[in-house]
Amino acid sequence: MKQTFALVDCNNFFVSCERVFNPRLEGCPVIVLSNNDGCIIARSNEAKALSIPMGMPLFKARSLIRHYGIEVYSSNYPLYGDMSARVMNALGSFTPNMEIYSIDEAFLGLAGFEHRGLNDYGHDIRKAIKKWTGIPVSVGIAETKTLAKIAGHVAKKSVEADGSFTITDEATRRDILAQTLIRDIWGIGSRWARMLNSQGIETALDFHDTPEHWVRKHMGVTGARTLLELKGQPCLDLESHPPDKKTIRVSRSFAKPVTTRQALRESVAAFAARAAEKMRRSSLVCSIVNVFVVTNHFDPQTYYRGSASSHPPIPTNHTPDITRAALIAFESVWRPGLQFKGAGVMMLGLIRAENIQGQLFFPPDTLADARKERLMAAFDKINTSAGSNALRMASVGVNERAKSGVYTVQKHHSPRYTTCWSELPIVRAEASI
DNA sequence: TCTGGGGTCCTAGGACCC
DNA sequence: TCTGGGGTCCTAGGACCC
Repeated sequence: MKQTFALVDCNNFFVSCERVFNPRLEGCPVIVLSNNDGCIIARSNEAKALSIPMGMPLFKARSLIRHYGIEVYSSNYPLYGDMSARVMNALGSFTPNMEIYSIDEAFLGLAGFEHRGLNDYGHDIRKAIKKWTGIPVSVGIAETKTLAKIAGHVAKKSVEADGSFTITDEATRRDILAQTLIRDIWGIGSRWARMLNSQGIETALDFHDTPEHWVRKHMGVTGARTLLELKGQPCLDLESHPPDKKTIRVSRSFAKPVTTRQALRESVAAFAARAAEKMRRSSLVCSIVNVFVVTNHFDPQTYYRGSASSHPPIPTNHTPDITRAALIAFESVWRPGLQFKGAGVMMLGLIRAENIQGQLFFPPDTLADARKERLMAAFDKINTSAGSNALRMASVGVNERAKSGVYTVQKHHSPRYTTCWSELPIVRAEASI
């Protein structure tokens, strides 16, 4: 059967989340910053129009911000995560087949919905999501995911499309591809774009008309798949049930360089605890714990990256075991006298907790294992209700800074409107006489 | 001068995504 | 002075196996 995919993409998602609770921001240039208020990671259309690029470091944008009175927000992930869940929930009512692709995007399987008029359905979705959640979205519909992405672009940019665009026939497809730059094709990043441009391939249509064997040779199977998808031949399926993660990572850049062994060790312990929590939430255990520490990579002269792994005796997601493994690895990467700018832990060799293999030399101690499990369940429960990090391992340290995550600076934070009782928005009714 | 023919697993690096 | 935090897949090369 012919496939049909819709890509639903939230417009300027983080900015839109801020606007839902702060309508004053409507029509103003707004930007949202990365962790530590380092880079610009989301921009409203007004900010884009002032040519503020994605990823620009805040300090480089200061004068623009002052000059145009741009509104600046630190990222508020509890809010964005909750708003995302609302949007995804609402989308679920439009089709049984859906893949949540990222915090602000989902693919919908719309095969069999043709009788409703696909583009009208796109508009219905758009209106409903705006009404139910306050978040504006665009909808792109086509025979493959890659084409749906391009249709989504058109939906967002074109005034006539008004938020929903469908690529129906061959002629429309060629027409749209001719207007799409290489760089704007999903799956083609800056490196390949440069390589293709150097071959005189400028638009998506040029690429579409490139011989498959050439693409296969220079861009591998990944490039060849993108090519076929552009031709309307689906190579990427809808993944309704996301496969288990293969790695879990927790890492941060530090607002100020960390120079003491104690402080760096405490961050690593904090990351390890957070990673163990993430594993428990997905019922995964890991067999390799990797720790890395880095100095400032913008200074190649002094750049240092240390990375080491340690294997817990049996795969686990028990915080004390993970922390222990992480701290063993930490010992081999620590170097005195350096200015550390970031660190992280990676959980590798993830498997589902119920699939742990028996060990010849470590026979299972079911009683002890059950106790560990109950301990962690209690641990998670307390941290859920009392605030994350309320309960923590001593190795994380007892300073206040350890409680709130590690050394983050967030000067422009909006309230956690939807996930924290004390920060709920307050509606004041005014009586008119 | 001559040096098998497969396989698997792991790691590092390069590309991509949001 | 100040530069995010996650993920994925593919490929090549080396170690090791029979």
